[in-house]
Amino acid sequence: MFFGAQMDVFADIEKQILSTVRVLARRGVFALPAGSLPPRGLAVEPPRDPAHGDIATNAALVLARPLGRKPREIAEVLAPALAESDGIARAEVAGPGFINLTLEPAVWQSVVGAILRAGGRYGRANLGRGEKVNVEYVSANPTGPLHVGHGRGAVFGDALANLLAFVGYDVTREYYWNDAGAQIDKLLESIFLRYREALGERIGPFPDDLYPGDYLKPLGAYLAKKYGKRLLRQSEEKRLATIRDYALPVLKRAIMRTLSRLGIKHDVKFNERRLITTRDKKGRDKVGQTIADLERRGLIYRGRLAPPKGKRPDDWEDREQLLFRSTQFGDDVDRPLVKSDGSYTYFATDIAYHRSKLRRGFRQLIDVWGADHGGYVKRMKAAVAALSNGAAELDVKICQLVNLTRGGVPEKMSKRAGTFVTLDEVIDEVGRDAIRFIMLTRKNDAPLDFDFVKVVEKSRDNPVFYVQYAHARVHSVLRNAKELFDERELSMGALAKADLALLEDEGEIALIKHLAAFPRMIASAARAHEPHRIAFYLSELASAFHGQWNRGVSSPHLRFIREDNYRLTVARIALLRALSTVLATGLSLLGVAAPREMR
RNA sequence: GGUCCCGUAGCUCAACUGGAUAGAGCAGCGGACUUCUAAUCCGCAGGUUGCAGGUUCGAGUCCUGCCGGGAUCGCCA
Repeated sequence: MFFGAQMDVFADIEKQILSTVRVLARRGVFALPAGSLPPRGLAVEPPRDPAHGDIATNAALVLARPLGRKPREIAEVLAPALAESDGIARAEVAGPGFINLTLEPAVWQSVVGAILRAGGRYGRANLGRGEKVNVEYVSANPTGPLHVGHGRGAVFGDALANLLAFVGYDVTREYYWNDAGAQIDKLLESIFLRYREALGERIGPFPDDLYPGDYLKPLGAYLAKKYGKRLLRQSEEKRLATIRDYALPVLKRAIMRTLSRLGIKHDVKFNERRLITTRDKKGRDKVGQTIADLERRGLIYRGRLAPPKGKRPDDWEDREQLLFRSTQFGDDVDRPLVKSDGSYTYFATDIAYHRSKLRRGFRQLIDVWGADHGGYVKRMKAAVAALSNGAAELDVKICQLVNLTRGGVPEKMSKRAGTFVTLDEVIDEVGRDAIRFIMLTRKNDAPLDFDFVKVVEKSRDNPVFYVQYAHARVHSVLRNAKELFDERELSMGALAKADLALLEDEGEIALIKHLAAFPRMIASAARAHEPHRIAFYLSELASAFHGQWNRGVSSPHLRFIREDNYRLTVARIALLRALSTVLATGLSLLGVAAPREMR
C-alpha cells in the first residue's frame, strides 16, 4: 500500500486515514454526512516533538464538526482502527484528540528503495494537472545593466518556475520589455547626448531626468562612427527612431547575457511597443481595445480624483481624466489611464499586457516585482479580476531589497552618481551558485542581506557551501566505497537488492525521515509559491547528513563504509545514493550546481 | 494622512497557510581530528513571538486598535 503514485509516505498515510474513516462509517460507527471527506484543515505531518511518534494527525479534531461528536471520542475509535493498518506500528491518542502514529521501520527503510527507483523524478507531483501558468519576472527596463535587486527577482522567479514545472504545471516564463514610453524617450535622449559627445561636442553635467551612466558611451560612439553628423540634421522623431532601432536591441542583449550567466532564459519576451503600434480595423491599438473592453463592462468613466492626503504634490492640478473603476475590485481609488499629454499611463498599457496573457489562455498569473511596486498590487489585481470576470488569479510576489555588504560593511551605492553595483559584477566576484542560493535563503517579502565575503566562505555559516559540500561529501564516500569493493558490486542493480532492513541506526532512520519529507515540502512550497523553502529544507537535510557522518568518527560501526561488512555497506550506500538524489534534485530546482568534488 | 509589507533568543532567520512543550544557525561557554575531505560534528545556555483586546477545543499564524521600522501615494516605470 505504501508508495503509490506520489512516493509520499505522508500522502499515503492520509489516504489510509480517509479510507479507515470510510470503513468505520460504512459499519455505522460514524454517521458521516456526504461530502465531508476529506475534512477541511486535515493535517498529516511530522510532529514537532519526536516523542509524538513519526506522524501526527488532527483528523479527529477536524472530523468533530461533521460527525457531531467530541474529538477525543472520535480519536479513541479511529486510533485502534488505524493501528490495524499495514505499516502502522502504534497509534496513540494525545491531547485534545491528536493521533500520533508510529510507523514500522520497514516503511521508512522502503523510502530509500522508492527514491532509487524514482531517481530525479522523486518528489514530482501532478498538482498542476498540466494547467498553464504564466510567471513574469525580471521585466527590467532596457535602460541599463541589471543590478542586484533585479537579480533577486530573477532568481526567485526562475526557481518558482522550476518548482511549478516540477509539480505538473505548464509553465511559461515571460519577460515584459518596457520598450516604449517616457523612460525610453529619456534613454534615447541620453544616448543622443553621448553621441554628440563622441563627435567632440562638450556636454556638461547630464540633466537630472536623463541617464548619466558610462555604459551609454559606447552606444554614442558607435552611432558617431556609423552616422557621422547625419543624426544632427534629422528630425527629432526620425533621429530617435534611428537611435532606438540600434540601441534597444543592444541593451536588451546585454540584459539577456547577464541573465544567461545565471542560467535564466525566458520563453516569451513581450514588447510593450506591440501594445501601442499594432492596430485593429477601427484603428485602435491594444490599449485602446482594452479600454473599450472595460468600458463595455461599465468600468470606465471620466472624473476627478482627490489629491493624496498628507503629501500633496506641488504641481497638483485638479483635472478631469479617464478612470478605471478599480475600487469595485478592492482598490483604494480609481486609477487614471491617460496622462495629461494624451499618452497612456503605465497602468493602462500594463492592463493591456495582462489582457494579452489572459487571451493567451492563462488563468494563473504570477508577477514578480520589486519592493517599490508594492503600492501597485491592488490595482493590477483589480484589472485582472475585471478582465477575467474573476476567473483568473493573479499572485504578485514582491521581492524586498537586497542589502549588499562586504565583511559586514555596507557597500556604498548611489544611483545618482552611477556607482550602483551591477549584477554582472556580483556574478564575476562570487559566481552563479552563490547568488542563486543566497537569494533564496530568505522569504521573498523580507529584506535580504548579501555579504560578498560570507557567500563564498567555505564554512557552516554559508548555506551554499554547506549544502554543496554535503553533496560532494556523499560522492567522496561513494568513490571510496568503489575502491574498496569492486565497482560492479555497488551498481544500481546491486543497490536495488540491498537489504534495507539493516538501516536501523536512529541517525539513519532520522536521515530517511528527512528524505521522506521531500515530496510534501515540494508540494507546500509550490502551493505557497515559496521556493525559498527548498533552500531551507536542503540546509536541514545537509545538517542531518553531516551529523550522521560525524557519528562515524567516534563510533566506527556507524560509518557508511564497513570494510568487514559488505551487506551493511551496500544498504548504507543505497541510503547515500538516495540522499544525493534528493540533494541534487533540490539544488537543480534552485538552479544551483551539485558538485561531486570540492577540493 | 491612506495603502501594503515587516516586528519571533544578544544577532540573522524558520515555523509546512490554525495544532501539542515556538525551532535552526551565528555569537558565548564546554567538548570530538593517526577522518569515509574536522571545509564537519556533539553538548550547555539563551523566549511574555512589539503592546492590548477579540474569534475557538487550540493563535507566532485569523480579526480590531495602538507602538516601532520599511515601501509607496494622478499626469514615473
